[in-house]
Amino acid sequence: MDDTVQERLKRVQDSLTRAERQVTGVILENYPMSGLGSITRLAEKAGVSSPTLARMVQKLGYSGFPEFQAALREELEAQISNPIAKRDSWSETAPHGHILNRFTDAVIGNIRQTLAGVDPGEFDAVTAMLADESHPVYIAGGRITHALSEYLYLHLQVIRKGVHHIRATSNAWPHALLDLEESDTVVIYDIRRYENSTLKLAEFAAAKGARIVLMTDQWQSPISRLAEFTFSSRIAVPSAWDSTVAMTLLSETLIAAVQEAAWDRTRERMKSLEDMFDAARIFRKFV
Amino acid sequence: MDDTVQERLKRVQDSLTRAERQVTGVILENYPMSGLGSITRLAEKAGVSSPTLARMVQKLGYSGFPEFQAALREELEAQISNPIAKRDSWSETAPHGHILNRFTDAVIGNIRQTLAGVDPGEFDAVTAMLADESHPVYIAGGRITHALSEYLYLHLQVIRKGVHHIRATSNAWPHALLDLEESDTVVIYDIRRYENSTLKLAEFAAAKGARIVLMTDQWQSPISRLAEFTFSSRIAVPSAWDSTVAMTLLSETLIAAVQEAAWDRTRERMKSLEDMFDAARIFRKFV
DNA sequence: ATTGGAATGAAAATAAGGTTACAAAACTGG
DNA sequence: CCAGTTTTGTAACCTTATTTTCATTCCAAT
Repeated sequence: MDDTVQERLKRVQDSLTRAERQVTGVILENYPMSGLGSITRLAEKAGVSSPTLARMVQKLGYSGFPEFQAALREELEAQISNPIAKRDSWSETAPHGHILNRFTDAVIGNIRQTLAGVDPGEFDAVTAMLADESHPVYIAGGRITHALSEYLYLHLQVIRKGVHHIRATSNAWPHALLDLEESDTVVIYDIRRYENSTLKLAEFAAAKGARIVLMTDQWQSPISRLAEFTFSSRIAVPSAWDSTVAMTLLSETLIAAVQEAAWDRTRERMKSLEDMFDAARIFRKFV
Repeated sequence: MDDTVQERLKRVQDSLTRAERQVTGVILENYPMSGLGSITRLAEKAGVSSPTLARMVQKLGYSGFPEFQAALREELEAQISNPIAKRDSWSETAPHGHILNRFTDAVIGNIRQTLAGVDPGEFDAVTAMLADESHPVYIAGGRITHALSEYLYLHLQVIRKGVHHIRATSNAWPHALLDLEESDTVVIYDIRRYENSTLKLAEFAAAKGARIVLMTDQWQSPISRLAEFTFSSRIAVPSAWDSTVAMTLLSETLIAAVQEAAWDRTRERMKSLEDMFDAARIFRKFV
């Protein structure tokens, strides 16, 4: 008993009375939107009384008008939802409800929603800020986000000079910010269970006149009040922890954009780095 | 004042409070469907009280919830009647060829291919290995993957005891492996520009009889010869660098799986950790 | 025409939704 | 750490929506 409202209407069509036929006419005329208002309005529109409508949806097999309406909403949702997010089997070989599929599903949704919330203008502005070598960049992360901030630091350091990494969880961070000047850029990662020390760091930076870029979650760290630019990523997944995948994606995209904007310079720096690696025999020559 | 609800939400985003942000999160998560039920249900879903929601829609410029809902319905109708379903870009507001869309496209492809290549049986086996507290776990990462390995370490440490983190790029790693015994688990991250020191570490671990789990890229690190389990992630993106998003996803999924397998134990450890945090006043109470 | 049965709508009863008032909780700035 | 401010939730209230009851109307068969 989980066919669409439209199908049910079709099925019982022949056994309908005059008033009921008026109703189906109105519903199908603008399906399914017209069914989303109140029962009263729909009844008026069809020129019948509300009790007639209430009886009718029960005939259709719904417990009442609200349930009927919920069914309509569900159909509509299925109809407009993005097909890529609905795919529920990423690993074809894993069982249907396997965590590989459940988790990936959630993460793809997070990515989609995160991207939908990014303002391209802000993104480009931040790209330009990070590409501008005339102002140093400080990158800070908290307990969970330290790893992510280190990742951004590592790459940005190859692209340009004047990049610094701060561990906001350590109370040694004031040392690291000693040289901070007005208009310097500070990128701060802060996701929920927002840490006091990270906030303090942001306040200090703001007081010094630094321009703050905040990478946070959908609930937004309190630092957003101090930040010139705020990017929020979706982090909720079926787990006791949050997911930083969407945030990683945003960070990597930022890296790619900055690299693109500063490619001439970057190429030089990468070359020097390679030479140093070669001299130190860090990598294997082949394989 | 006849812009969409979404636009209004975006405009006031910065001046929103915690509860209100929770609400916008839920609304945007499944926009605009989630707003079509009753105010009560939406409030419950967002974890706030219905008055908060009522006040909020008034802030947005609607006379009350019904008017707000009517606006949503109108938008939905306009969206549905529009035959061109423009769903080919991730950031609707960014130009078609913007790096936000190009990069995300590539990453989604990476995720799909990575998941398709994971053997659920191996995944479950590794989950069990990592959940088994009778054998210590050592986690190592290279230059680029250090951040990722630290992330796995951080979470696994909360889940179980006997987790160690090694920086393969440092030549101090032999110290860290002094206590390594036969049948201990070693998780190694190694992506292209495979590093000599990481290979050496793997060889040492293999010689000691450790069981090696390798997280590598699609071209596979030479360590795969030594590893009992190998997971390869796609990492290529339109950039001079590689993307670790798929690898992050796989790592997080592993964390979630291990946590699920060892939930009783994990809950205890998390509780202790929370108590310590509370005592140290690391986090803010709210917001 | 008359009667029985189904269909319908008016009105009342009930339930749910939405709003307001107020007190508690949390944050802010000293 | 404390007073003042803001935010939030609880409880009571009012409003609207939905369902039930019941009298009326309509229709078909005698």
